[in-house]
Amino acid sequence: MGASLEDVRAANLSLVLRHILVQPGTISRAAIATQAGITRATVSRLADELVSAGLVHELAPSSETGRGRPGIPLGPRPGMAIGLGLEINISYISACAIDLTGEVLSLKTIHGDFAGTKPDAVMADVAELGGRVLAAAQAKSPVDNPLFVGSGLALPGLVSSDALMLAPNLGWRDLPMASLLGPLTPLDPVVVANEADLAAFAVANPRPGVPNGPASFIYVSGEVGIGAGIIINHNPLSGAHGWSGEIGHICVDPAGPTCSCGASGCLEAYLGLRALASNAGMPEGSTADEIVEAAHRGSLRAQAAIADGGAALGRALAAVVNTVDIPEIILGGIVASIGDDLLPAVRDELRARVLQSAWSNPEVRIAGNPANLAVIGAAHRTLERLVVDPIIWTARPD
Amino acid sequence: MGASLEDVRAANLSLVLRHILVQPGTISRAAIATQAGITRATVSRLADELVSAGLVHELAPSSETGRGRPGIPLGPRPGMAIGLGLEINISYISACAIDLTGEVLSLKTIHGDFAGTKPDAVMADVAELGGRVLAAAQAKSPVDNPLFVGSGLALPGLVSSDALMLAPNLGWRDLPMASLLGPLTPLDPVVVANEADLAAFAVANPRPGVPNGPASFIYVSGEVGIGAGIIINHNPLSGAHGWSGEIGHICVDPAGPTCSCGASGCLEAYLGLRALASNAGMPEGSTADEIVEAAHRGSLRAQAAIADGGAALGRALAAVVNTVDIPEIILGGIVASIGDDLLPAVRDELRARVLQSAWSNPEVRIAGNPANLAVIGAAHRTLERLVVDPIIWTARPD
DNA sequence: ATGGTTTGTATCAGAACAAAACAAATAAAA
DNA sequence: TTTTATTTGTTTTGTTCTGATACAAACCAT
Repeated sequence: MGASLEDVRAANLSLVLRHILVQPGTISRAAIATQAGITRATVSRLADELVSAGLVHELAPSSETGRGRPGIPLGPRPGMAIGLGLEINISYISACAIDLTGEVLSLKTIHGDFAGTKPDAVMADVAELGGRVLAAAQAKSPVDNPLFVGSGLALPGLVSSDALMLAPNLGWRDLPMASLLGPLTPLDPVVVANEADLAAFAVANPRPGVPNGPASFIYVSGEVGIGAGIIINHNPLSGAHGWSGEIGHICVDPAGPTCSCGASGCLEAYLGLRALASNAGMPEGSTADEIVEAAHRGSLRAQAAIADGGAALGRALAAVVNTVDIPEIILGGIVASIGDDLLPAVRDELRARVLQSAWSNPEVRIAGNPANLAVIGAAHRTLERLVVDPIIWTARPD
Repeated sequence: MGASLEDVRAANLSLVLRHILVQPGTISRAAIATQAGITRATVSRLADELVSAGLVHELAPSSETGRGRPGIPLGPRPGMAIGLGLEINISYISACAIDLTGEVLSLKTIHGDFAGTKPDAVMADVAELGGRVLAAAQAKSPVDNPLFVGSGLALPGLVSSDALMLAPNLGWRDLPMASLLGPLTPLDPVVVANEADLAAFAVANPRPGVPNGPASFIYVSGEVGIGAGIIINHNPLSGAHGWSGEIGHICVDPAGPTCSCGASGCLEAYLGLRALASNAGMPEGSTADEIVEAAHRGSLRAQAAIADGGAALGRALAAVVNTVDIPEIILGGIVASIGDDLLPAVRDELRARVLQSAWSNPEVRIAGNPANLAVIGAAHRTLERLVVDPIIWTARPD
């Protein structure tokens, strides 16, 4: 479609808001103008618009002394715009509400075993949980009528825009979006995406609208299944249908064990939680921590299982890096808990197999805070919609 | 940077030009207006600008009869804007000149063995060849003073914006762009990219500025080495440094033969031309066609080599598809010549190993016209710069 | 011929940013 | 203490876009 003058204003409004979010409470209109390359006059007009919409407010002048008239620091108004994140995973469902400052206003998790459950019942539970979290957030917010931006739903599976195709470990399949999201209608609009992709989004955007995280990285997430979210130059790589990052079924050894997907030697057949436990000679249902503990206590089988898993992960990641050229890998989920023991094997494989390794060998590190990353990412994603196009929200009826 | 009114005009100018390029010689100002969602008045102004810059011209009214005043068909002016493509490969160097209509005005190739050559000597040869091709194109052009847009250089290796890191089969390494491109200065500005990426670009854009090809696909290219160019939703996936698509070194079997890169079981160790010949029990230097012929004549070793190569390719591509979610694969280069014999094994592996295969099994097909795709893509890429931002070229001194 | 219809252009109004001038608030200097 | 310099935020004016509207041009059908 053709561009119009309104698009210019929308783009600049978003730009101003972004600059405020990046340096909340410390940046003045004039500073935004110089940093963003717009006139002070224009910034002033746009900033006033954000202020009068309530998204941004003026703070008390900082004591920081300087020459000339001191600027008025701008910052996001706490509790004004609320995004809701929802997550369904194998062993829990959870919901969290976050505002534009990035503060988690409310976060609740219900543990349980959701493998093989009925989608509509679980969705109703999630809707109820989300409603409670939203209510708690609104109650906590200092703002009278907070703006509910919408919700994001993280699922462990292949999600396209019109249906959930497959969530193998939940046992869910071929659910049209409309019926799946039915129970969530009070929380509309809902954005649905893969859990690993949203966790990666959270890493890339430590606060809503602030792409301060690493520019390009692979976030590896996993419990029973292994998935990944890929960010390239601050942009999520979602693929043609939104099904990117399914690294759990990369073939690591064609002579390897049969995977639950039917193929042989998938990464998941080495590093998935069930496979890992079985390879370590431990009872089904063992946790990652128990396996690590067994290895540290001297179990040779556990040590071998972890070493094999690390080599498998390294080989799979080498394929990914050769394919999409990414300089950093962040391990999350259960992979993070085993991480320290996996790292040597992973790094060895990467060094040997990545063509670019002599110039830019990918760094591998363990996520600092893997807990709740996916729900948080889901909430950030809904807020991102506001940051990208604040013009919708600034034109409020009054 | 902030958006200004000029950006709106630039965007719309590009949009109008794109619509003209998509339906050359058949589209009128009014049709562009309705299709692009801009006013007739605005389209008229922008189109006139393109006409007065010489990029577009008005054609004779078509005989196609309709109600009301007939529109004036617009089309790109043949021979006006010329982009130059250059390519260095193992067994040839070539250059081609293309105009905005997509017509190849001149194309010359010099065959030879460029493995282990000296970069500066080869670059000088390429510059000379490019100069001759450009001169021939300018002579052939019906326009008095054609616009030279710039050149694009396709290389078989890892190219970043500041250096050619590695071109294994040329034996080139760590060449800073400045010194590499020195001999090409008369052909500035030069865009450098990987050969497979540019071939994929040519497939995605059958004519300059016309993204009419498949929306998302992987183009597999290969001679001695195997590489790929990946397009997602009409956009090239270039990775963090521009080194994406190095699928030749995806591990296909950790117990497999040692590759020239030092690792074991790389795809290239099965499907690279040298590996294929050796596995087929044929003399070094055999061509792909000779190996196929041997297999058809009944050589079991050749048949096995091809089957193994197909399985290896399928396994590697499955990893790629699981990672980046692409619904179509196009085989080019020598892989295209063996293609018919590879397809069954490739498809089997994909069906078994791609998680999404039940919903969207990637189609595999052989490129229709693999010859010269990379040079053509290089030329298209330089012309793309004009199409994306024609404002630079419409503001000519007069 | 005449009317209807579509195209292309000309004119004007509106919207947004840029440039410049100005008022306000502070620190530094006299 | 007063003055000056400096920086901020706002106001005013000018420029440059697109959109809306009106109109002339060119064709078909009656």
